[in-house]
Amino acid sequence: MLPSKQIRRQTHRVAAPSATASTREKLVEAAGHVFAEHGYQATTVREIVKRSGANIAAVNYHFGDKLGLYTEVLQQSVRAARVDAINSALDRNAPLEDILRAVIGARLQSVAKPNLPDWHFRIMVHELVQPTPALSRVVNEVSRPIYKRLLELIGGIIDLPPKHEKTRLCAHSVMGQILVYVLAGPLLKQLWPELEMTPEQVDRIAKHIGDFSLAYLRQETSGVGKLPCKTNRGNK
Amino acid sequence: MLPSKQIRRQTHRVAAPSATASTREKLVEAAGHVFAEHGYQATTVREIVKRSGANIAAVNYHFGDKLGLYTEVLQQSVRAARVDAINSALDRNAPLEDILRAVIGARLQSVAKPNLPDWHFRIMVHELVQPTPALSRVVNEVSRPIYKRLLELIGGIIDLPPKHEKTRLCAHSVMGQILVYVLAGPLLKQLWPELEMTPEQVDRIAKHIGDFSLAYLRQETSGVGKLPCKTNRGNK
DNA sequence: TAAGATTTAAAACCCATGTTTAAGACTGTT
DNA sequence: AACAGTCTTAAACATGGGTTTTAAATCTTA
Repeated sequence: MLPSKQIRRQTHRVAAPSATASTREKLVEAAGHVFAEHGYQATTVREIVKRSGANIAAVNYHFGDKLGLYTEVLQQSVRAARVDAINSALDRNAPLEDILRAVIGARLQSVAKPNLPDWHFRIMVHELVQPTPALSRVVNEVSRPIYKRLLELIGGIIDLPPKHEKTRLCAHSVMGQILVYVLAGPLLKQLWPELEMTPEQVDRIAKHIGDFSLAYLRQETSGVGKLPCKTNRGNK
Repeated sequence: MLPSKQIRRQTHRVAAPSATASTREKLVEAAGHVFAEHGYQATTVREIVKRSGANIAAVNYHFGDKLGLYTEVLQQSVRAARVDAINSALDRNAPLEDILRAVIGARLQSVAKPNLPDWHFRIMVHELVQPTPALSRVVNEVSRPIYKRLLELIGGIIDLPPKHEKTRLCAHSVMGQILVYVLAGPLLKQLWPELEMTPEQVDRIAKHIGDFSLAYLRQETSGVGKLPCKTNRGNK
């Protein structure tokens, strides 16, 4: 009955002929958007197939079941993921502060243009609030490396080891400031109707987060005299 | 057929006899927890009634439907909400910086002891990621006042009007730093296994967020000489 | 206690949604 | 053309889960 479900998952010719978008590809594309918007639970496969123009049975034929499709979406997210955007920022050979600003900017960009294949992040947010069964593994694969590099970057700025508690707390502070725009977007919009996520506005926000964070990070840079004046005003 | 659904919602004697927990009360209690954990969509009324020990039909009898129950939960959240915790912190007659720290601490507390009737916040988080139909109204009623007061508080610190863009961005920075622990808790736990949300740890985190934020806020305090030294290091 | 209202209980209903089936269409091969 | 794979399609199936019904139980009031 339930052993070896005999899922007809063909050895799909690796990376597709790329000529015309195959049903399989169209499904993943559509699924990415829908999952990102509604999350796993609230998404119906019927909406996905409707959006992709495919037949209802296609998802089962190609991916076994809904969870299979979702897994594939996540994996593609991980693989081709625009972790690149972050990574390229991190790889740049520049002053650490500039790199931090670049990372913030890169991540915040995805808020402005949510059409773009940047549902990756939004899917992760859904995962945070409502983890799905076998997926925390995949999520982990994409989150951990970025987290690690962020720790290194910030550790570099405040001159502490990456795994030091203070380093982590600072990383969380930066992450949090970005997160609030990614996931509280609709709410903020209500609280602050004039808020429009135009590219310029996003830039201003990114700049603010950079300023806000660096104010503390510079202050904590104990040794190096980046700060001409540093009165230890009772922190710790 | 569908007009005037004749929902048998009795004029439930206002605030219940309080003697033995009525079915109605037990339902709201249980629903709060379940909704907070899974969100509206993923929650089944069967799980709620199972947890509350009530019968499946009870939710329909008392609240009309699932959404009615959810609405009631949100409203109770708003009314009795531990907005008090925040408000009492805000009301305190103390230096603004201390108030800010108190607010941060109060909000962060709810993370440490998630058993307590503090699913309020978690429900709101679910609303952020996946707004439900008629509820943004209720959410709005609880969020807006707090947001407003936070703006006033921070505006007071950096000596700018509450609705100034910079004031808002700073408020969002503070909110974000707290949010990340509320909703990314599970993920952070994976990235940083040693992280234990003990009261002491929460205190440390709260202190960090205060330090982190005040570093910038003090720096931005333009006029008042709270800072003996202030080199304008190229912000804006 | 009888009559009426209110509340609870068990079962049934019904639809949305994930999944499967079985037949048809397309493609390449001999 | 005939065959064998691969893919697509329409329809049906099965079940989870919100809702409704109906009757019994409990409480209220006279």
